[in-house]
Amino acid sequence: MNNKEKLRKAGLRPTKQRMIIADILLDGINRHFTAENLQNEINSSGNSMSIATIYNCLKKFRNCGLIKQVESSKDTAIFDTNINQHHHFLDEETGELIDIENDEVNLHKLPKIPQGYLNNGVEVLIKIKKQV
Amino acid sequence: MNNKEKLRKAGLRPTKQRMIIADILLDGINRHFTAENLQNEINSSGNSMSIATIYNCLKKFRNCGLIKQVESSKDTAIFDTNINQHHHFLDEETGELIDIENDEVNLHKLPKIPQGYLNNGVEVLIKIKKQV
DNA sequence: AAGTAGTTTAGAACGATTTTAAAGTAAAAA
DNA sequence: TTTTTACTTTAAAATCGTTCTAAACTACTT
Repeated sequence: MNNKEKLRKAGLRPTKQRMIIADILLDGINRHFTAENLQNEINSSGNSMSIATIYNCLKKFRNCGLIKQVESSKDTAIFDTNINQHHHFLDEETGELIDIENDEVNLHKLPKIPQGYLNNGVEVLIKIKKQV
Repeated sequence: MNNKEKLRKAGLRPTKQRMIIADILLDGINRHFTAENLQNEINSSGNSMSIATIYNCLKKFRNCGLIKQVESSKDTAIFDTNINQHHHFLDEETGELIDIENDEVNLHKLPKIPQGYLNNGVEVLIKIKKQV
């Protein structure tokens, strides 16, 4: 399926701007990035786009499940092109994130989900720090 | 150990402002809060404090391990008085956090920590959403 | 071809947090 | 004790990521 079809299937109009972003992000390679990182990539690809459009796009893509947003208390939002359930190592000093595939973690026992709620995804974060 | 001793032990000068905050936070009750929540509590207790001091204090307390900061991609930093390793349910709609005690989760298998790094704490986040 | 609903944009606005620099205070030294 | 020193607090300004505004634009429908 090409990117235009992917956008349509997600219920998004395939505008010029969304196609530029889709061409960068939806290439099957897993990566973590910020809005600013993406703007730099867009610029490097010979295009340009308002930062407001980039934020709009990322929000739409995230809400449609085309990308994910990582849970992290950094000051800048970090997005992830890997939309499968998976986990992360986080170096709190540098903010660097490293993927952990889902099958590398085995959650033997999970608590009961609170009454009236549904499980909407489990994320394991292993904080790491450089050895001294 | 009283709060003045706790601050000294943590390497922090027990100033008037830090004592006010310690008296609110270090009472053994687990809670999640933002800088603004804390300022409201300070005001309710008949005291007042510059927001800059509150941020300074929270950063120091966090760096000393007197409190923790929760990993969450909310726009506002959330702190936690429960400094033991534990986990959270997160309602992404409302931002509500619910504690999960460490023994309610059983991590049967963990990935190898990357070369040159040390494990610095594991956090499990279970995202939940309201049933419709 | 015309209409309409959704999209993009620059720039302003916003909200959380940090910085600045001056005044204040706790602890150490004399 | 007094003095000195280093650390802390503060209000206000600055910063930074993100969202809003409203006007121009564009994809899709009729």
